[in-house]
Amino acid sequence: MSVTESIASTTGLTGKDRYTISEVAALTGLTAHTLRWYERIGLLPQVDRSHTGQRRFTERDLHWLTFVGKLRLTGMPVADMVRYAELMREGDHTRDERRELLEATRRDVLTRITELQDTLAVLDIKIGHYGTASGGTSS
Amino acid sequence: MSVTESIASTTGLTGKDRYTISEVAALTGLTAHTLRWYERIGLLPQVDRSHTGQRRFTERDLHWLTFVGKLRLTGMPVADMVRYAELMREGDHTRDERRELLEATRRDVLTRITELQDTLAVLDIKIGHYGTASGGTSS
DNA sequence: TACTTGCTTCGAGTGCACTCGAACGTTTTA
DNA sequence: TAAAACGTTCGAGTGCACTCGAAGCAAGTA
Repeated sequence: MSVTESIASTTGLTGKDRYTISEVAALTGLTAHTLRWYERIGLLPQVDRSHTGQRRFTERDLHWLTFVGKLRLTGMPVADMVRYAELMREGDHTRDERRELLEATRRDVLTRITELQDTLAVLDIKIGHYGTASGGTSS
Repeated sequence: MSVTESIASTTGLTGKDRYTISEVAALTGLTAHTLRWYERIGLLPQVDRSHTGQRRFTERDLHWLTFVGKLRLTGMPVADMVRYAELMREGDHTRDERRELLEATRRDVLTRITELQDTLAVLDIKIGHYGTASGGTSS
């Protein structure tokens, strides 16, 4: 639907702010079970509810989930993400700690990128040894 | 000039070729338990033994372990590494498959690097919003 | 009116990669 | 010679991040 399209494009705000759990599941690839679990463990700030108690996710929630998805890719433990989420809920006086946490994460990501580039170099050498069509270069 | 020699010179290894399990554990950071486990599941080609049956690791084993360590960093499943090790044991006729496996891994690594760089960009924006001394440009 | 979707709580199961300990015998080393 | 290191087999435990199912009820939809 248009919902999928708008989020998929640039995660720009569309104005819709009342996504049901199944919509969010479809959008994020997470299961409803996992979404409820995220909320339960505090990884997702309290989600709005309809007047009858059903979850209604906002764009903001979707952005947060996208961010969490990225952090997950870095290998950051869920516990650390929960910590960050908690700090956000605690308000302005936790700004410094939040920034520090993000900066530490940034350093980790940089380290991981370096490790991967290093691995890539080794792979290239090995692949070179197998003599690809381009003719094996030595060493 | 053997391949082993040239590799050794770039990795700081000596010409020693009879490392005990505890030496290898110290060198790699893996436990003796894990090293035996690696051998058991076929992730480590059969290790040489002393005349009394104790393991004697070679430089070659050490290199392999280093390589495995790098692959682990990429998130490659142990099963895939075992597969690659098996192919090496099977001889020359598996060259193509090995190269293909390495190339697929290379593509994965490239993808992961891209994902991490993407995450890094997001982190930089967020950190910028917290107003660091280094002055984030932004949004 | 059906049927689908959602809610809650609870606990168990999964897959991965170790990780550890026991038990007990052999080999190496100080 | 005695302690430390090594060997084997076996099975259980750990930590993480889900993942699933069941039970039973409420709400939304065609």
